[in-house]
Amino acid sequence: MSKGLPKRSEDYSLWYNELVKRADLAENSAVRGCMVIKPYGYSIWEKMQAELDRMFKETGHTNAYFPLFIPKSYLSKEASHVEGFAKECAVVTHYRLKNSEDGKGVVVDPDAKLEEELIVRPTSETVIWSTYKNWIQSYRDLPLLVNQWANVVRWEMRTRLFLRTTEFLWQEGHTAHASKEEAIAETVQMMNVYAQFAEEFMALPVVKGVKSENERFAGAEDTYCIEALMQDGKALQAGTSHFLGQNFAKAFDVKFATKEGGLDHVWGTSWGVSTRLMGALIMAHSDDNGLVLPPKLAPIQVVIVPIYKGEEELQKISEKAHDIMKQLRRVGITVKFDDRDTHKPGWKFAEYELKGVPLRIAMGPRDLENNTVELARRDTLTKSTLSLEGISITDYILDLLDEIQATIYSKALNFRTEMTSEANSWEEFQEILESKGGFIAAHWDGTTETEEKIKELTKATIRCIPIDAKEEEGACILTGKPSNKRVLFARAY
RNA sequence: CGGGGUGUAGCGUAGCCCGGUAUCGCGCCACAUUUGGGAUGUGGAGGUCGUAGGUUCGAAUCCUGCCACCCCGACCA
Repeated sequence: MSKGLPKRSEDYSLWYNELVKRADLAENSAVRGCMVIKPYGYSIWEKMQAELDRMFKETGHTNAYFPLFIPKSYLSKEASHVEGFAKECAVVTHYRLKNSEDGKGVVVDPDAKLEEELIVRPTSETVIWSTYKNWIQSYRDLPLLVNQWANVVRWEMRTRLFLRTTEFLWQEGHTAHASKEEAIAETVQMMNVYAQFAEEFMALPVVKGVKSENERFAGAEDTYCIEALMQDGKALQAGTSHFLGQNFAKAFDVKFATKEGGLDHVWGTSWGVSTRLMGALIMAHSDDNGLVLPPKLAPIQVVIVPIYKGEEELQKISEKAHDIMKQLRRVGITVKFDDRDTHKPGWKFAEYELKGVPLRIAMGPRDLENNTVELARRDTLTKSTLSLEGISITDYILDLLDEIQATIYSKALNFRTEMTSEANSWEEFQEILESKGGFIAAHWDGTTETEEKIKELTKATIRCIPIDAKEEEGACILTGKPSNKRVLFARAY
């Protein structure tokens, strides 16, 4: 293994790919486009899941599980939904294999053809709404607030670890409501939950917004989203929340008796975040030394590395390390004491930097003598000596972890602020896109034609119409037609 | 799915043009000396050369199919 990681400045995507592999997050599998999420990477995902799951439950949702397979006919019930997903569905046509004639392997048994072919879910709206039809009769059954943690398959042309894989893990919330207003409120609420999660836990500042018609989910009336900016100046959609109107209710005939005695179709929402968040986390904070993880999602928050000569010294250091470890664990900090004698301290330092452990404590004979430890922060790569004389190490480290979390966030926020520009002419727009990248707030005439033309000319797309966009008279950067607010453009993942 | 590139030990590679049984580094194993930023020495193990076929006395090397990965496009969370 060569030591250094590729530099971000030299080859950003190579840096990303190498980092994912070297930090033991994931690797490619035998199946094209599918990845193996390795234990260390999966631990981070589990932390994300745990927090999101808690937030979903706090907002009244419960988990359920719907099947992986969907009858092919279901997909076509909602017109724009088919159009959006048909091109990337894996299809199950047979249910049995048999030994091949030449005895060398197995072949699909032609006699085992399915009457109706099944698709592997690219998303679950169709199965779920066909089920909801049976669950909902009256306004008393509403709202129905369900989430599921699942894997889905979308047969993508080009894949990248975490950012776009053929199979990915996600959560999909599917809710049904008695009124349009309530459904919209739910959609907005979940966007806010995602934004809060991104900012508080991933230390990732996001822009909340609404998608243009062009970028909207297949089958939705409106798609709300959170958009983040990566270090190479490209945007990444980190989560989406859809107001489905009555589209799926109509497609699957889900009606309810209203309080007033009428019969009406229910109003739906769906919302999801996926293992793509892992990609966002990596690309937003990490550096040329490796991963930088915010303490709130780090599988190991603190690592203790002993520095010693001989068994006796290790004994003494271990004793103290175990004592510190016990104290830290008592207040909920995840600590690892790496007393392996198979690697030298310097090797371990580099290793934990690669893996993004937020805080490293080194303890050697000098520290024992002086009652100190050496602290090294991953986010700033700074080292300091901490005297343990008369302080509470748990308080100190809890505070420090909070500070690291805050520092990582503000660094990302500063970067985004710097990388967000306004463009007031077509020339300026192109110039910023080429020289700097990042988000560009610009006026747009609101038409799909203009949006597509801009995409064709510059590869930049409308990431969102920010929720907090100010009313402001202006002229579309491409057509010069009137516009009343700026939208956010960027080249995106 | 189109265009380009790559595939040789766990990882990174040389060899391929010009065919003769595979080079080097890291890692791994053993022992010794080491341990406050990826230790050093000595000895050792490890290879269906992506895969299937073809040409040839002989293929990592030439030809064909397939698979995977990377880059650039079209598509997308």
